[in-house]
Amino acid sequence: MFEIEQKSIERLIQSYCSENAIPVPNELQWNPIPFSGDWGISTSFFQVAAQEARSGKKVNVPARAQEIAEGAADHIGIPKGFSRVEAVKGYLNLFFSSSDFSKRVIDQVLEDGNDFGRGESKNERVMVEYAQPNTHHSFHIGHYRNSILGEVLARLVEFAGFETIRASYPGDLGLGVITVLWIYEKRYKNQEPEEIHERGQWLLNLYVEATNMLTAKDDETPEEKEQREAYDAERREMYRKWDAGDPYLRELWLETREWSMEELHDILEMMDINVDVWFFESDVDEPSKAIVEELISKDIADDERPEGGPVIVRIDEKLGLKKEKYRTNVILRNDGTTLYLTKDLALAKDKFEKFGVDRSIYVVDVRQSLHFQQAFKILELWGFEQAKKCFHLGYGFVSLPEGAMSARRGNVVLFKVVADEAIQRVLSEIEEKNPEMPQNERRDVAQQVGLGALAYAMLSVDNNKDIIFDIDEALSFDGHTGPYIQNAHVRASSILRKAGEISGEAEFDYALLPHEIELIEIISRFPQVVQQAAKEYRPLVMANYAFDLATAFHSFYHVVPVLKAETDAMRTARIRLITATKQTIANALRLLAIRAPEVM
RNA sequence: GCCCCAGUAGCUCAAUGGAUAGAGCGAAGCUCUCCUAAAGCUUAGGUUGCAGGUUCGAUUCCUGCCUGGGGCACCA
Repeated sequence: MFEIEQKSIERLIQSYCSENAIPVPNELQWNPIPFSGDWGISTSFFQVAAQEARSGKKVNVPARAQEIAEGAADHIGIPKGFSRVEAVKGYLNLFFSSSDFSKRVIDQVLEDGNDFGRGESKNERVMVEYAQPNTHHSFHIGHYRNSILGEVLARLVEFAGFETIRASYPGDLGLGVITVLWIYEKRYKNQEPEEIHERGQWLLNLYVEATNMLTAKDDETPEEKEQREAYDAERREMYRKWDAGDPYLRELWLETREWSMEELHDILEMMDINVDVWFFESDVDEPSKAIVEELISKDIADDERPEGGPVIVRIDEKLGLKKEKYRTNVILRNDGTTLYLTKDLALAKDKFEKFGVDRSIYVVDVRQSLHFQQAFKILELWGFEQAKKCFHLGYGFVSLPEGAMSARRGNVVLFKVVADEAIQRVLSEIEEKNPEMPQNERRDVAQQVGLGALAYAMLSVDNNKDIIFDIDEALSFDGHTGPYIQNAHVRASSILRKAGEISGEAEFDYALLPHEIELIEIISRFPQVVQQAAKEYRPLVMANYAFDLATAFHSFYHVVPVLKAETDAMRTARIRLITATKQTIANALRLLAIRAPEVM
């Protein structure tokens, strides 16, 4: 928030350097002063000193850095808006005059409100692709990690200033889907439950049962083998008929697919996710064949069909690389059917051409990172400039304490089950801690807090790390958790309710306590945290910030009296500070797709 | 064989070239006649996997090794 001050000080430093024959730094790194209670900005002169050393002068770098820092400090004096300037260990520290800056920060937050921290428009369109489970299954906790990461990323880039399109690309075809269709048709037709989640879970059970029927057992008897092979033949036949467009099977497929979509829509609604564009895999399958010929004619792909082979892209060779890196990939099977890569290439082309996307982000688990590197390189060879700005946000997969989740074996933790459990646990917490809360509010608060805990458990771990999902850990409400942050918001709200009317003006011209300064300093950092999180595509940056902000507020809360402040002027200023804190927490939580309750 | 990711306190994780490596959980203790104790405050806990290198400065960058996970053309 203090770019103007930084720039003018930078110019002073540069003029000092050039006047004294010191290498002029073209860009200075400014950081907050890292000591709590001290509020200001700092920069260092090690690089300048090291540059002198390299140019032949005999200098001791740390000592020389300190010398320059001292000189610069003298040259700068005490700029307007600052209270103190010091040179320490090669660093130049400039301490804000807290009353001016505090007022400016708080006024800015309250003026901008929900838009506090929003970045300038970047005139660029981003598409984020996420929330894409396969159909004919139920939504498990791994899908949840994907969805929450994608949504938060979308909110971050949008708030940072990008025009943002949310896209989902559900897999609605393939052998897994046909397997469900096969057993449904054979054994369970019209026996599906009514309730959408029950029905989704029921479909998953069918899949598990079918997989059992179709998988060879170790001690298989000849009769069992015969039976299994007969089943498999039925399934293959069904796949063939489906592929040929058999009307009965197509109808059945659409109907069952819709059940999965209904469940997905309900979950996305719970998560407050609004997908703008749906790309079904089945919709891009046929059109994607067209791009194969184009890639052959552009000499990107090699057609080996005349020799009975597939159509391939030798990526390393086309790029002129000697060492193997991107390897070779098939884009059309020798039977003329497409692959995952083919469809992703066709889809990317559509994103660029039909949707005008400048940068495309894929939230897909990390096992597919080679696939995306290959896809991006092929798009580059194809001539799409946007390919350079494509990004695969890979994330580690979610497993259970007893091992990997496996839909085919049925050992998955379903999102709905965890969400229901979360709500129950919060309800009993409310019963214990806030028994005077009216019954009719409890359910809504419990959902906000329960889902907040779950979301934060996913977001507070860097996306490239695997998560071993432990329900008790994920639904913890103490410490480094979503409810901890929500609770800060609730406490702020509570004070504000009791404060009554809020005056429009406040001066921070009294001696601010370290806890107040710390809190204001963290609030002032929010806009740049938004930019950093968006630039690095890292929800974790915002998750950490929200926790730091809540921590600063909780500490403040215990030490600093607000409603009973010494003077009316201090009371007014602190109420205004709390209003700004509440707003910033709310904005940060909103970016994390976590609700900010008034009570809990 | 090649490539990618991880290795930091007992456990789960932060810290992407800067000042004193920080949180949470767990452990010991303290704080509700006081704005919501889902909180705050003490204390204890570290050779940042190992060995080199670059740098004024390395958890961070480079090289090699060890351990664990993942991936390598007709699955998605």
